Amino acid sequence: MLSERRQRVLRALIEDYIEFALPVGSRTLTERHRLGVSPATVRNDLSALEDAGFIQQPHTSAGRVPTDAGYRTFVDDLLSSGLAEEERPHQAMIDELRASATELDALMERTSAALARLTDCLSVVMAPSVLAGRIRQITLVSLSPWQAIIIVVAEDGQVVNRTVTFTEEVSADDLAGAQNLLNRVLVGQTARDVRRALDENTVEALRDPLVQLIIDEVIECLGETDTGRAHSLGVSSLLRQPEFSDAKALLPVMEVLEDDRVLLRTFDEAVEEGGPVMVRIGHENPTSELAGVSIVACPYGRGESEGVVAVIGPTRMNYAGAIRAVRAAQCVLHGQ
Amino acid sequence: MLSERRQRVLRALIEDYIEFALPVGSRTLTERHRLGVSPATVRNDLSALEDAGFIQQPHTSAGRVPTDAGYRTFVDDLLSSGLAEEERPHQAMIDELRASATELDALMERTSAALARLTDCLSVVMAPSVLAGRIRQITLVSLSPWQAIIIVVAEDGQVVNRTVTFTEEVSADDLAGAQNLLNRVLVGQTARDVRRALDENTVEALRDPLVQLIIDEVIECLGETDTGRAHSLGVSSLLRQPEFSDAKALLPVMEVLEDDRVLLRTFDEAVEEGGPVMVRIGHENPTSELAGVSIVACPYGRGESEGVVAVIGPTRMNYAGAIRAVRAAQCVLHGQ
DNA sequence: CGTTAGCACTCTCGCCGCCAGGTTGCTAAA
DNA sequence: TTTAGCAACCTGGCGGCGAGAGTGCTAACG
Repeated sequence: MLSERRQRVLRALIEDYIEFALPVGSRTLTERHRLGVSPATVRNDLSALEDAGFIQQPHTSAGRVPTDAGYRTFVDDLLSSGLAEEERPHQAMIDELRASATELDALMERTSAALARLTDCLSVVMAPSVLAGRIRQITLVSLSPWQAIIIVVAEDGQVVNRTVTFTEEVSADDLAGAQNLLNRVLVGQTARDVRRALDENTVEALRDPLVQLIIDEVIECLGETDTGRAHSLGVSSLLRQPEFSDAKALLPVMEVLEDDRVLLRTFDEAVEEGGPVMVRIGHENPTSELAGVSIVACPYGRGESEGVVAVIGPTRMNYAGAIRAVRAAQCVLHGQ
Repeated sequence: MLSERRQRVLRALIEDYIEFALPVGSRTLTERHRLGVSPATVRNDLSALEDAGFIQQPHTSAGRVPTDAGYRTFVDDLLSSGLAEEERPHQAMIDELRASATELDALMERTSAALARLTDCLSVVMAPSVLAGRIRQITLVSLSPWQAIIIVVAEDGQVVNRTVTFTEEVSADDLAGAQNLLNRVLVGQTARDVRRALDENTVEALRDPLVQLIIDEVIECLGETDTGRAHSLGVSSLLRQPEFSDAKALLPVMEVLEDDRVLLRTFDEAVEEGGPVMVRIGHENPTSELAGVSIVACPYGRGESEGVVAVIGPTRMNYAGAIRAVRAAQCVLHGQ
């Protein structure tokens, strides 16, 4: 429905706006791109593109600026064109990050830092859900007769721990017994499995109160890490973007970010959607606080559970670069 | 050297400026505080305070604003007066946070959030150094014949872990043997002890290459968590402060914060100074990037090692409130 | 019919001058 | 030492003005 030239004009306008962060006019467009037509013709095209809702003027007699819808077609083109099959970008960085990895948390943090630097956006890396993963081993460490640490190692190598307080003294032998029992029963199960087994109350061994207490903690602890383990870096990158030169623009974004819940929901969608990358542009985001930013998110799998790596920036972000960078980060985190 | 009234004037000015964030003039001062003298007298006092370097005018014919030196005397007064012995503030919050604690990381995060909310500043909570703490237990979990997870539980209950890759296959038996050996030799030691023992090469058992490899990782892993485990929250609180309404003001602060190293040094000083609270005001900070902010930091001990809890805000921050809040956070984290 | 050139129109932005408000420093008096 | 009065000073907001940039319209051209 859009003539080939008009698509080219739209694309050129968006590229220029992404680069210079200023409204783009017909003359600039003909000067910077080989469109082969005069500014007057471009003016007609711009007018049509505005009618179609892809661009708008901040005010009469200013250049045009892309709308969310404009970015959307731009990004769709990007995704459906060669970009998806492109050879792996940033390979050197990927290798370096992977080599530096000795622990998931550290790797997540470094990847997040690299991503922020690469894209000039804020980056978020969330750990894979431990809830979905299988349990490899459980260790109980006594702190005192009334307290112990539960350490759960998941199949994919994640380690989570939690301190539990008993209502009565528990001897070292009892603790060792509980540990053996727990390992016998829980290893190879997911937290969901365990929850179900508990509810059905079928497993004889699980009736022991001490064991039940510990299992409760194990489950809660696995669940907690679902929401708890995220690394985010790059607020300073965001501050450098002209759209956030005013604190009022950044405030709602930071509030959402520090709250977590909204972001989690968005990321869950990213996982469920299942595509290689999810791009949410401005008002496509679930809350109005995020109406001014775009999110490029990408699930990465570690075994059966999935984490998410994402960047958040102004809607004027460099989508091509962001998508490439996020996919590189996915590579880093995907293999173990 | 400063007359009693002039001290009162200085104090009143600072309190007003902290509250309203606007330069304070002689008239406002006499209206809002019972100074018992006329604006003209206060003008003389203000002039003297300016000569002494405690206050300054943003420009002729504006009110006065405190200098870093002004805040310094204000804070010194605060610390030397009753505030130090005051009954514990925020007791309810302390209890609630403590009760919600099941894991150090979660407790740190929640405490940080509470602190940010309470003070309208950015808050940072750093985990105690694991390097200084004694090792309680070491667990090795095999991931594959070439990989294992090392889990170290410190005396104070902190758990850190790390994945190690072997150059050749390691059987389950070998791993179990190494684990026994490590526990026999390392439990009760600090990472520093272990390092020394390794260097002196005195302990026969430590000559085994597999064990050495693992010990190296253990030490590195303990060291890494020294710099790695910090929680910070409250950028949004900072954004609400008028001094950070412009992104340019916040940018250097965020850069330092995301870099870590500068902050670490400052915090080390807080620990070494040994007082109950360290207050760094504006230019007292070690780097120029932090010249516009104040830091209220406070070490908290968990066993032998020490962590730091701090808030960072504009020099115009509510010092009394910040100090109270930080000490409350100290209470939360101090007990286990 | 699509494209182009010319032109009048509109709007923002920066600059300037102006006025009002608030604060100071000085001087003289209590 | 404190106070009252007064002139001087500076910022901040408001309105007007001109420059610059971009548009939309109209008419001509292939």
